[in-house]
Amino acid sequence: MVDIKEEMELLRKGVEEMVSEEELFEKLEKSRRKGRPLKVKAGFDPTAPDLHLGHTVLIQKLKQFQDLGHQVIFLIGDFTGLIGDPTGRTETRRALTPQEIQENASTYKEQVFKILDPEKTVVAFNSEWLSALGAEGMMELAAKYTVARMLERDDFKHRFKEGIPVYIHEFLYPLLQGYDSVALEADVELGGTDQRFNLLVARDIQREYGQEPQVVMMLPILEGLDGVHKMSKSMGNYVGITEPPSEMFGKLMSISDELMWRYYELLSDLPPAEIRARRERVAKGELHPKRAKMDLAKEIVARFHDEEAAQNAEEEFERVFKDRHLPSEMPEFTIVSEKEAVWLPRVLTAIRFAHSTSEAIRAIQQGGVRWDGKRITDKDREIPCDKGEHVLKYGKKRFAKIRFDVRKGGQNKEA
RNA sequence: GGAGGGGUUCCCGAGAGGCCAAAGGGGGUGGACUGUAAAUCCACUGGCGCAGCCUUCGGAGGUUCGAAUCCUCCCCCCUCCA
Repeated sequence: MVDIKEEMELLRKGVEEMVSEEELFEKLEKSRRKGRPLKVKAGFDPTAPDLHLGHTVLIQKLKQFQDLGHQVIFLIGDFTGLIGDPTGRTETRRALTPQEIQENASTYKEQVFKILDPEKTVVAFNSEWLSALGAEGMMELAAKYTVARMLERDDFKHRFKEGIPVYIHEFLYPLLQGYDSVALEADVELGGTDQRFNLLVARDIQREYGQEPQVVMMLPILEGLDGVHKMSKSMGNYVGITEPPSEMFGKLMSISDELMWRYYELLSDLPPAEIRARRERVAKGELHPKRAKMDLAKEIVARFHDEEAAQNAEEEFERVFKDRHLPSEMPEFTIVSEKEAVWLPRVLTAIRFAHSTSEAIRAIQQGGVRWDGKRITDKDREIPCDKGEHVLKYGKKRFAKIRFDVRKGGQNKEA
């Protein structure tokens, strides 16, 4: 077993803010003394079961706790999810059906257990105790916090002052999240820095219910591929943890050099000193930024797949983009035609590369389409339906193998 | 409850009877340059076998040869007052 100092050191790594380190130390000590692992909680929204690298910053931290022998509780906010964390955007959420929640939950598990150990992780749903709370329990809970304190939250304060509506149910969200900690008797809660208020309210609520307040660990929010907005599915600037290796690799290679260091910091398992060293070597011109980026991409791909997949992804990347060769694998399509030739835009829409004929025509006219390696800019081009196999390139990175099947009737199908 | 201001294309935002598939910016896509970087530059950015036609300016009607623009009703948002 590691020394308690080392344990602290490890747990502190990558954490943006902690309330408080002293309390964590005490809890760790007590945990050892009594031989009782800490209960470490992190909550997740039930509506977005597609985990991406942004989520993994936090999950990796859970993993560290788990490896140190603590009890990790993966909490699915199926009840609070109905409210939606008040972010100012007033979006009313649709209530999910029990089946949907179950489905989302299993998708979650499938993904989370790429990192966490399923044997050692408790998966909980907060509807379990929140539904049972009832109006009475709700009143009791609501009586433990004041409006003035609620308005300390930046977002609420601002909106209140500006006359932007603040709904009563939004006040309930932090309270309920706090009650989760009471119900679970959490020793530690992990969350993004954007969760600061909610995480801290939970401490007060726990105190009110006679519990020792949880330690709050805030982890940085990972920027998306654009380097500007936080990584999210809706922004489309994410890398999903279930994506195929070459896809992941390609996406990671497209980030800017500056952003690469942020990713190193938040996603890499390398010690901080090593990351700093690499950065300096790049600055001095001793290490090519592309090489540094590839190493990072490989590390991440290897985490969600394996070393071999990561190596292959890199080779594939070089083959396609540096050497301009064809990818080793590309989607294959068979186009069924009744005629001897097919209009090129028709081909592009048939395999769904272009969303519409107009879009296909545009791409062709702008020189974005190659047939068997030759650029075609004539929008009226008819492709003869011969027996051979052809390679179609659309834009920079989309390839397809096309064959034709000339016959009467039938429909286009994917092979 | 009263008074006023608004809802325009993926987003922001101009347009105030025909010259409007609708300025400008953002985003996105394609191209050039590269390290499929970033930055930059150029082009494109509703649909349709496309010199033409069809559908789009909150919704439904109406006026007009012609409506995003004018009229009526409805829905939604905001500001001020109570």
